[in-house]
Amino acid sequence: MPQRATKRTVRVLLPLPLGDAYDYSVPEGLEVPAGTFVIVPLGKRETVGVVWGEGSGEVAEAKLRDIEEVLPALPMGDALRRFVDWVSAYTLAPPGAVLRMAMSSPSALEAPKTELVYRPAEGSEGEALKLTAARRRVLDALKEGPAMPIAELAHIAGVGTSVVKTMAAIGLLEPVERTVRRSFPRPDGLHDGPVLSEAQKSAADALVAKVEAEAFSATLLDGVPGAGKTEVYFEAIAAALKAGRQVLVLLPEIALTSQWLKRFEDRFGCLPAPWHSGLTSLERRETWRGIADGRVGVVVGARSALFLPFERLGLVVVDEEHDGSFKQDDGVAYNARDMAVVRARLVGAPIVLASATPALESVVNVTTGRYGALHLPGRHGGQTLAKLQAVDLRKEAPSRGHWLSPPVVEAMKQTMAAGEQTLLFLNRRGYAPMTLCRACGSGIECPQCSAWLVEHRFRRVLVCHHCGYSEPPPRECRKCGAIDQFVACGPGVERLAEEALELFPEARLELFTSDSLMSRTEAAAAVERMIEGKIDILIGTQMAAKGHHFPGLTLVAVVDADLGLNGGDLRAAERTFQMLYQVAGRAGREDRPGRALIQTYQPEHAVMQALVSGDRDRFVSAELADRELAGMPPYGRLASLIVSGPDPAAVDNVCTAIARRAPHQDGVTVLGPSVAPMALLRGRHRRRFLLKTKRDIAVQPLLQAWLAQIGLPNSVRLQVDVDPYSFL
DNA sequence: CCAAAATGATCC
DNA sequence: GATCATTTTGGG
Repeated sequence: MPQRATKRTVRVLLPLPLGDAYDYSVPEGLEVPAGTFVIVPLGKRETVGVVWGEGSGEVAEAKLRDIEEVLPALPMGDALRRFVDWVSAYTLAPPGAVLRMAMSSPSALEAPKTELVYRPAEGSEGEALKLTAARRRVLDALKEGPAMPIAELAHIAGVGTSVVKTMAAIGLLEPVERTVRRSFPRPDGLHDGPVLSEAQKSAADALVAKVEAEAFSATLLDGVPGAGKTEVYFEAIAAALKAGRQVLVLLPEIALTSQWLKRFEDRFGCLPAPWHSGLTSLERRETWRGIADGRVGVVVGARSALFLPFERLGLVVVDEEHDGSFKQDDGVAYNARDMAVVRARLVGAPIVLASATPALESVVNVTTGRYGALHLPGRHGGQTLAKLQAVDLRKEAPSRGHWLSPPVVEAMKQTMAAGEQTLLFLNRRGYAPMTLCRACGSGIECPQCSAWLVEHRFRRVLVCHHCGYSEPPPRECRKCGAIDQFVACGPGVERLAEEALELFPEARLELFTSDSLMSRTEAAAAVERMIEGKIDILIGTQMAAKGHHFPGLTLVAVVDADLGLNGGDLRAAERTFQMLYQVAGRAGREDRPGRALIQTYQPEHAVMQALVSGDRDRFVSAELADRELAGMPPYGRLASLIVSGPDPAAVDNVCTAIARRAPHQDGVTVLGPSVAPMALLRGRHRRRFLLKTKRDIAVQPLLQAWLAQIGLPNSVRLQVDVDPYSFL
């Protein structure tokens, strides 16, 4: 017998952290071009995967197994597959782990449901004899509109379903099978936008030209809060829609507010398709399909929307591009802002990065010419930016056990008297950040993290903000046994609310926090009350600082401006500046400039000076000079390695092995191992290495060569983070 | 001594 | 990520 030709094989990538795609054989007659979603056997079970290319041919024939089934879904496009590979290569995450993010709606791959709809049969008009009044109404109902399912048709025509069935049986109507799909309103971009200022107009024109060029470009759109950046990129969105292209807008999760959606609706006549963690699986499935087949025009979402299967993406917008929440730290560590630029490049579409306080990385990308820049100078509509003032807490100290300084209290009085609103900003949830025993001086710590438990007085629990552990407030000190000797130490938003109510008992006051206590709808309702002026004093964490515009808000007080400055984080100053600048930008309205008071113990600090003088550019260049001197990003590259495990000795062993094999070459520095900032997190002891290189050295090959030599015991985990954002 | 629990290797 | 074979542990 002649030897049979070996079977054709393809590589199939599975959404699992496997290292690489697997080869599978293709059964006779099965069409599996690259991108096809298939079901393949894996060990004892079946898994959905994506055909990634021709087989590697490196797998023994005996080991090969057949592809089982082709799924009836649109194939994953070439650009998205290359994007998955790119992200995997950059972050050093297994390609399958990245693919998993691009397969976030498993049910979208199954065959869509179908239904029977009825339409008038060809040439049935002549059969007037058979047309009773009821039958005529049925045909009238179908005259203008599309075919309809039986229940709907019968209802509209005011007949029973049997009438329709009979008409189908005698050939007056024709049943047709139709797939059931949710319909998506198409934002048209034809609505008149608001009248743009001269500066907005020219920026919008520039962006529209980029969209019309249908080629990759990256543009930083920069302007103070209220300068009208949103309206400007809306024009670019309109241009993309006009060209029949899809648009992806990425926002930090908490900036995706009803206010943003409302503005979109006003401009485009309908809502965009939202994509975030709160969608039901039905919504996910239908949105996914609509994006894949091109029916969805605009998607607005948090970072996970970056991996959606756009059919013909024509524009990407990243709003609040400086925001740290674009960085994902767990699982695949990636920065959605940077990866969005890559995605845009791979599909050949323009990307717009918008911010009032651009990330230093983006500023440098503009000066090196990698990004274009558009600047919106003033505030739109004659608004003036709030006047910022530092309050020196060394001179204007609040009384003991209180946190509002006399100048802030005075300003609140005036604001209340004028019938205007105050925002007290404190980025600390709960009642007090730590609880101390008066007898022995020890604080209450989380049993599985090196962090204090935070008292939430309303809920009557102590909570760890790092792992979620909680316990009821104890009466007895675990260290010394003293009873009822605990004192709350330091301010949280709840405690601040207590103090504000003491000062203004008649004020309508509300808390606005990112607690899980506050659902999406509750938060939206609170925002609504604030906008309607039903709140006098709003006390909030950074939740309150993003994405909202409160017309009656004229006073913002930052209770502890120094909070983010300590701790030796690379980006402490940059982040504090961005956050305080954004918060202060909430104050003020057209006829009345707002005030922002910033309580600090270090008014001479460069961040406070920059805020008060309004000289953002000087701060940015000073900060950049520091970074350049230290060889830190954006001038150098960083990668962090976190080694963690329940047994500190095992962790240290791995660290020794890693340290011993650390690369030695010019322009490469390895720092560590040192105890990671959260030395104990969820019961795992953590050590950290930092790899620092010059800008022109790629860290990925270095890391790969280095870490390939390291064997890990099961209990020890090694997390690689290229371009870490936070060091905590 | 056995059995549950932890660990490690493999999946194409 | 899930599964299975292998090693470790701990209770009697």
